[in-house]
Amino acid sequence: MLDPRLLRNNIDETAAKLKARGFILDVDTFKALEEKRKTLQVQTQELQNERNVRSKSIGRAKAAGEDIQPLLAEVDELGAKLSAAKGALDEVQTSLENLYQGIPNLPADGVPEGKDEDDNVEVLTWSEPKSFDFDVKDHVDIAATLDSGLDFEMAAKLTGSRFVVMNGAIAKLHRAIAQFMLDCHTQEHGYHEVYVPYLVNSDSLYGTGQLPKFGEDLFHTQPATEEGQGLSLIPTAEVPLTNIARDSIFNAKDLPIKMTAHTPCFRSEAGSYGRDTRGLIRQHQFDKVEMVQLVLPEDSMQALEELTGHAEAILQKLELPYRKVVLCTGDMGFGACKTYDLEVWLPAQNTYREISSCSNMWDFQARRMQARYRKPEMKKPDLLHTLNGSGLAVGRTLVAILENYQQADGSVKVPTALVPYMHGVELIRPKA
RNA sequence: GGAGAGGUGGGUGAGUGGCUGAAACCAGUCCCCUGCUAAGGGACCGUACAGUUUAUAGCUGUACCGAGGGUUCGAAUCCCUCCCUCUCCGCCA
Repeated sequence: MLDPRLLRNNIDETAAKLKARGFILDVDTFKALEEKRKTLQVQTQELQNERNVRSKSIGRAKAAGEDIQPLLAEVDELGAKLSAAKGALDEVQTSLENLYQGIPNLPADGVPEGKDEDDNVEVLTWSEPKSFDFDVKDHVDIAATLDSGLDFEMAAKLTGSRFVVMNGAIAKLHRAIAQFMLDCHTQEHGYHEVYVPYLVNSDSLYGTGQLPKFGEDLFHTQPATEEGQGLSLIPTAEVPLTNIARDSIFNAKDLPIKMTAHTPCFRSEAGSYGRDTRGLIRQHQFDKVEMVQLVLPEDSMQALEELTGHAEAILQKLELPYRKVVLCTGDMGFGACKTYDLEVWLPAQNTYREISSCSNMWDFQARRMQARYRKPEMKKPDLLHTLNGSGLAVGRTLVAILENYQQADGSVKVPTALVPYMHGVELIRPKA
């Protein structure tokens, strides 16, 4: 959520920034609602004040043994007026609330302006795409020769499309990748390992911004009622990790807080029918190691650089060629003010594909969550900043390894960094 | 799942319809006194929102005692629903 003051005091400038990311703010509607809210709120509060004053005088009169009937008669009308005012105010506030909830974060200064992913700007490339002296296969075909390592037919039988069953060495490699990432972040990058629920309530989803706008991207255990009851499967560990800070006030000296978790992620992928239907690239369920940071506002931009570096470190240790792009205003996620995507080289697709997305959410989530910090000299607590990034998507890392480490004979080399996690296995051979 | 007991400010914990936004104690901040190994006195000490304002200062008001409804002139206090915690029983990995 944006700071309401930005909209009240600087609406034109704010609307211009939102336009840069493709969001058209209905300024007239907002102004009209805001005007109405002001009037009604003042009116309601005045009525409440009157009621409170009179009620107190009734109390005093009663205690003094006086006749309270005349006073009661006086107050009679007040109730009806008050509830009418309250009702009208509620309505306006709900409309305003809905409007606020639907507004994305403002892009940070320096984020390139653009419409969609074609306008993203490459920051760097790391290593060269490998050249192969044989026809490269994609991960689906590679895995097919490795003892049915990836079994999409079985998953379709068990569940449906966009799921996978992994077997044998591939399943183990998948596990090894996640363990390796988690160890790297906890031992080398200073993250605190956390195990979190995979089902969350609607408060948490509001907190990180999935609700109210993006509910259709999630799997819900029951239809979300008006009350928002019913748990939902997490689309990313960002949700539970970040919401740890919800409704909390931290001591500034305890920040930054850096957390990491390995969880499955569940996404309905509504609206992506027909895209990436082959293989592991786009699944309803995939594993991810997530990093989340809670930081002081003045540190968040630097923290984004570091957090992105932590994700890059994984790719570098795995010796996977990648490039880093900064997302343009039009391609950023709802709550982000600046995002770096890391894209790994996939030889079979002859292109870079997203494997990590690292974002500074500024105070956008913190405001929704009321996640704050306090310095000793501060009179009032202030909103902290939240960041999150994949470090990395495990399934896509598996894809990248299979494709980049494939050999002419159909075998797949295990990246050196993963050999200990594979208990010494250096090569995954095709079935005999 | 069954039975019972609870959820109050940073912590402990009073408060069963009106002068309680909330006693007391602890922790914390500031000031004073004293002077020698530790103590005494005093003040302050929740959050959000709105109005006013150059101000996220001050002032005024409103709301908040797990959440949401209800009763009432008036609710932390009474009623209903839900959530959570604890104890016992059942079940279970």
